[in-house]
Amino acid sequence: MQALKVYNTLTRQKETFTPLNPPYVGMYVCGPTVYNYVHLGNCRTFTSFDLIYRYLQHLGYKVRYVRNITDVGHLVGDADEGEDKIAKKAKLENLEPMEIVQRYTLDFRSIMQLINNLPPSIEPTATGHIVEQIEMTQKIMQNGFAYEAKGSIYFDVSKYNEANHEYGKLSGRVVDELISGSRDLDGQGEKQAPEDFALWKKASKEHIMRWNSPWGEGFPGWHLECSVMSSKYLGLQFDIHGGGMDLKFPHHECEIAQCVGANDTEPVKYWLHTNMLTVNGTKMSKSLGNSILPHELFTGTHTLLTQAYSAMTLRFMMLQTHYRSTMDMSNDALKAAQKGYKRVMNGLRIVKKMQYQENLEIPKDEKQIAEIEKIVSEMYEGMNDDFNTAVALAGLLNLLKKINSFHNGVLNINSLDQKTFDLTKNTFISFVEDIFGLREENQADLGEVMHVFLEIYREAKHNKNFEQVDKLRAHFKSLGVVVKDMKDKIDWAFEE
RNA sequence: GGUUCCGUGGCCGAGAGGCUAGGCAGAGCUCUGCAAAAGCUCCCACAGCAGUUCGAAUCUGCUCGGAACCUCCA
Repeated sequence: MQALKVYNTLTRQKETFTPLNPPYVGMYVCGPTVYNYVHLGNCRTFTSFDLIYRYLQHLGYKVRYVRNITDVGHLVGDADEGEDKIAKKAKLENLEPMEIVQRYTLDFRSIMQLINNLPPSIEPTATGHIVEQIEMTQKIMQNGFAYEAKGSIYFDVSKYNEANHEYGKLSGRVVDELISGSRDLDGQGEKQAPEDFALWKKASKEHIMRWNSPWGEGFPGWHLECSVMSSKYLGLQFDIHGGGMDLKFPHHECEIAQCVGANDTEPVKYWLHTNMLTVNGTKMSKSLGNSILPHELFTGTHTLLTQAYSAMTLRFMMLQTHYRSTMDMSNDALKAAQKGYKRVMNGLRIVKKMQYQENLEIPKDEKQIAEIEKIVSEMYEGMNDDFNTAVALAGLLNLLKKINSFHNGVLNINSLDQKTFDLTKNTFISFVEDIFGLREENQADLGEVMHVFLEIYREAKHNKNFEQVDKLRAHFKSLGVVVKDMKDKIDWAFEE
């Protein structure tokens, strides 16, 4: 089996993944700014990294996954001049900023849980690391890459580049072009150059969120927190840094500059960026006003949606798309995902009950064995090729066909050997549950209840009381359960 | 304007020089009291034009169409 390859934004190519200190892997992902509800686009990014986290663990790596909560420093508007997003919302609602933070942090976590994204190992907040942010700012100043202007501290991009560092290398930008590109921006104010960015901002009188610093009362710049928290919990160098593509510039570019500026150490080995979720071909974003919120999806209340879709339907849909491709939201796509998801869950129930007893009388079907082995290796090769869940899922569905065929007797399970049976069962279960993170959404474990009712159903059938049979079936159907009459048994499934 | 990227069957969406992706929808068959489910079969697509090649959806060039970043965004 080929080794895991990941697409590194820094080098613009797929590279073999070799951790700095195996079996440990450090992964940092930029989390949400909690001034509002997360939308489905945000969810996509976190789900993509959840899948990466799960797969790395599946491969046996001990992953420390750090995902921050931004609760200060993220400004509205451009050029380091706007209001703080959290403070603005707090003012608007007449609440403490930390009440805003609490509300949307809780919302965020509950949504992540619904989508079955595993919680990160550490979920640090920016306000919890003010001291470290001040210290890092001081270090950068000591190294000559920052300057003070009226109580604010700015990163000096041209000094940084004069020292042979390349600001812009991650996003493929040339500083000269940046300057011309941003010439029409006003409000550069006290910055020496438009490409410089704030490490620490002096708080104006009205500014609510403020802390003491060597430069007077102020607050940290947005980019600084990630540099501080990633290095604090993962070390000056770590393996993976992730985030949405829209964070490449300026956020991640600034992070690199800050780390190099403070520690003279290149912080990240692999930069991974997820692509955007689109609606009618356009990026979903709060500012464009085209965002769909998770609860709008789950309740079907958004105007673009004709019905409600579950969290697992959403997850399944995401699995069908590679994380570096844009993914378009539509009713048709969601409907297709819903059916696919239910099929997989019905398969999971079947495969869990599937038993095997070695029967040497029955000749082994080498063709089936070879096909199953091929499918399984394709699933792993898909995942190893930069976490291509779409390929892996296609393989899973092919494996499901085999499983269904064994289940309904089209193929004889005893024509497999023990090893292939175990491979089929284990691969299916671990991909569905551990790697893909799909789970049964129908709350009740209907198993035992169904057993009783199916017995009644069976009797009615046996007595050719078809009126009652139809009635029972209609009842089941109204509860979203379909009864399946098979050659030698009766089974049930959730309606697709 | 600069920098990237994309255009795949009715829809969604992988792939990336020769090999059936997959899902949904549609058609047929098997099974069945009738269904449903499941299985099997069919639907052989790669924006257009020109080129490279024995061979191109995949490489090159141009044209058309769309997107992202350059400003807050996952």
